[in-house]
Order: sequence, then C-alpha cells, then structure tokens
Amino acid sequence: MARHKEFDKIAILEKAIGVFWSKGFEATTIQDLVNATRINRGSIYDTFGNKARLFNLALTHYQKATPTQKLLNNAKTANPRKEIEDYFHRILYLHGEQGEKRGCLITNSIAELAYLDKKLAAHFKIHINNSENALYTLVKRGQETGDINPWRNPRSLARSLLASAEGLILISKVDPGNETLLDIANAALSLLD
Amino acid sequence: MARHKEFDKIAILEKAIGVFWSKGFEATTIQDLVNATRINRGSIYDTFGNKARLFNLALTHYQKATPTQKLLNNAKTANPRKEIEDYFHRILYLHGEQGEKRGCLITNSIAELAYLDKKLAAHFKIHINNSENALYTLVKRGQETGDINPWRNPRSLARSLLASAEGLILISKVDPGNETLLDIANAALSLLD
DNA sequence: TTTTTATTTGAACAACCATTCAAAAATGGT
DNA sequence: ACCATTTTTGAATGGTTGTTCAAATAAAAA
Repeated sequence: MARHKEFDKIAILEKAIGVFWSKGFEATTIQDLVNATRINRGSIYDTFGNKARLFNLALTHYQKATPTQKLLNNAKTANPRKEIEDYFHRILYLHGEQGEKRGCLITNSIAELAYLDKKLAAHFKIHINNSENALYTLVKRGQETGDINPWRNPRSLARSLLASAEGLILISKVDPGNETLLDIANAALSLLD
Repeated sequence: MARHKEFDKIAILEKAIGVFWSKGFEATTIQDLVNATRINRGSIYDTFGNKARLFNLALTHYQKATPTQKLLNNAKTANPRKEIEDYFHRILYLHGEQGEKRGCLITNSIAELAYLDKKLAAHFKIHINNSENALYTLVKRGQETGDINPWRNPRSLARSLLASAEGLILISKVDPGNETLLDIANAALSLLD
C-alpha cells in the first residue's frame, strides 16, 4: 500500500457541482474546475476521468439533495397532501427571494443537453418519470384518505404538478418577485382541492 | 453606390437560429454557423458583428414567430378563452409527438444564460412579463364576459398558466408520451373553469 | 470603360480548449 | 532506513475557439 488522496472526493465533487450549476456544462472549463476545487488538473482527471464523467457524477450527487429526492423517499409513507405541499415549499425556499438564482442543475441541464446527448436524455427521462411516479403515488394515497380531490385523474394531476414545479424553477431564473413564485405554487396546490 | 449583398440577411439569420436552437449558445461554434449558412466567416462578422450580437438578433427574430407573440398580438381583441386554449394547442403542436424535440429557443436560453448574462436576463424578464401580462389581459376579459372562472385572482391565474406552459416545454425535451403533454395542458386549462 | 465603393474570400491570429504524461513527492508496509 | 505504490505536479500536447484583415472580386455610377 501507499499514499492516500489528500482531498475529500465528495468535497471536490460538491465544488464542481457549484461550477456546473452556475455556468452550465459547456461554459464550464477545466480551468474553472481547477480554480474552484484548488486541486491540480491532473488530479481531476486521475480521480474523475474527464469533464463528461465528472459532470455525470456531479449530476448524480446533486440529485441526492433535491426536493425531488425527498419526494421519492417519502412517497409511500408520508402524509400525502402535506408531502406535496412541502415539495413546493422546499422549491420556493430554494429558488425564492433569498435563494438560488441559478435555477436547478437538473432543469438547467435538461434544457441545455437533453436534445444533444442521448445518454443524458435517457437519464433525465428516468428522473422525470420517477418524479411523476412519486407524485402519482402521493396523489393516489391522498385521494384514498380523502385529503385530495378524488375526481381528478391522479396520473394527470401528478404530471401537471411536476410541470408547474419545473415552470416555477425556470421562471425563478428571471428573478421575478416572490409573489409570482408563490402564485404558481398555490395555483398548482389548488388542483388538490 | 456599389455591390449588393449576395445573400438574404433574414434567411441567414433563420439558419443561425436553427443552430442556436439545437445546440445552445455556448456549444454553437462559428464554424457550425458557417456550415449551416454556407456563407464565409468574414461575411458573418461583417453582417452580424460577432457571435453574441448574432445570437441577440436570432433571439429577437425567433420571438416574432412564437405562440407567445401571437398571444401578445391578440390579447386585447381575441376571444379570451379561445385564445388561451389556442396558446396551449400551438405549444402542443410545436413540442408534441411530431414536433420539435429541442424545446423553445427562449426557454432553453433562459436556463442556459439568465444567471450569467445580466443583459440577456433583463431581456428575458421583459419577455416573461409581457407573456404574463398578455395572459392577464385575456383572463381579465374572460372573467368579465363570464367565460373564465371569476373567483380566481386573474394575476395569479396568468402566472400559473405561464408556468405550466414553460414546464410543458421543458418536459417535452425528455420526449414523454403525447398524453403527458396533453395532461399538463388540460390541467392548466382546467384552472379557467 | 473607368472609377468608386462594398462585399466576398481565405488565410492568419493569439488565446483557450480538454487531455496526457513523465517526473517528483509522499506515505504505508517491511 | 528502504522499498513499493500512489498521488501530486507542472509542463506540454494538438486541436479548436472567436475574431481580424488585407487582398481579391464584383457591381453600380461616372
């Protein structure tokens, strides 16, 4: 055995996420990543392969801490209506007035790369499907307990909730007032009544 | 006076739009634009300035042919409910099954560039505000004629319609089934009842 | 036809891109 | 202390980037 790595892979990955999140994949240069991570170019390649692979790892790691991930974790157990409300409130907190103005890394990447990169597109499709299914599970359960309007088609409702969330995140990038984002979230939630 | 230009500026601009639309701003190279337009690099610079200026012109020209532009033109005169329904139907036609899978140039550009380029961000903000205001005008008019649910706040409703449209366009990029996009549009339109 | 002015052309530019690699440095096991 | 193994380092790679420019070309005006 021999020498250990001097840095924490995950800490580096999280710094890389920050760069990709702000600048997008194409606009991010290896030099940007060197500056942000403060490790040598060679170490980046040695540890993460190349820019595309690092981006993939960044995406996957980023995903673990999103409102959507919490939705996935809680879909089968949590209070359905409250969980959907919390989902929107987390999004509002993240992208609202004092939150991020760089949108969501996944949403940004879908817009930038889904048409060009078939492998990434497949990854994004799975992510969107998972989100839809988590919302579907919650809606269905909420309709059974009577907390959610039982007359709406649960699949359609799940899809439109997700679209509202994505639209909200996109619109948050032009920095509208907080009331705008609140209106969007509340209108989406009003579909539960 | 002397020589005329051999090419049609607008025809060239539309070819450039196609490239930016498919690849985004950063991933598009001048060489891509040379290949697509079949005019010389020098002519591109002579006619359009530089990449950033050409992109601006492309955005502005693209905007003139969007569903949103039609909304802006008709907001004060058209049948309010029908115009909003047509807005979503045009989006469905453009981004649905046999439509574009590259999303909307403006939506894509917001995701890619709004956080990085303050000038573009201001441009996008105006565009979003105009869209919201057109929808607001239509909702208000529809509420007066009784075609649209008068109990909903017209400003909130306009905002959520726009968010649904943006979400629909984003989700269309992962190529879901047509029913998914239809569900989103119908749920948004159900807010008018 | 000649002059004048604009467009077209292709080569050239420096800067920057992602990536590679051999040498140097460092550490755990013997 | 020494060896084996890995990480770290910094320079170098070849290709591509956006942009410029002087010369060649073409056409309207004289």
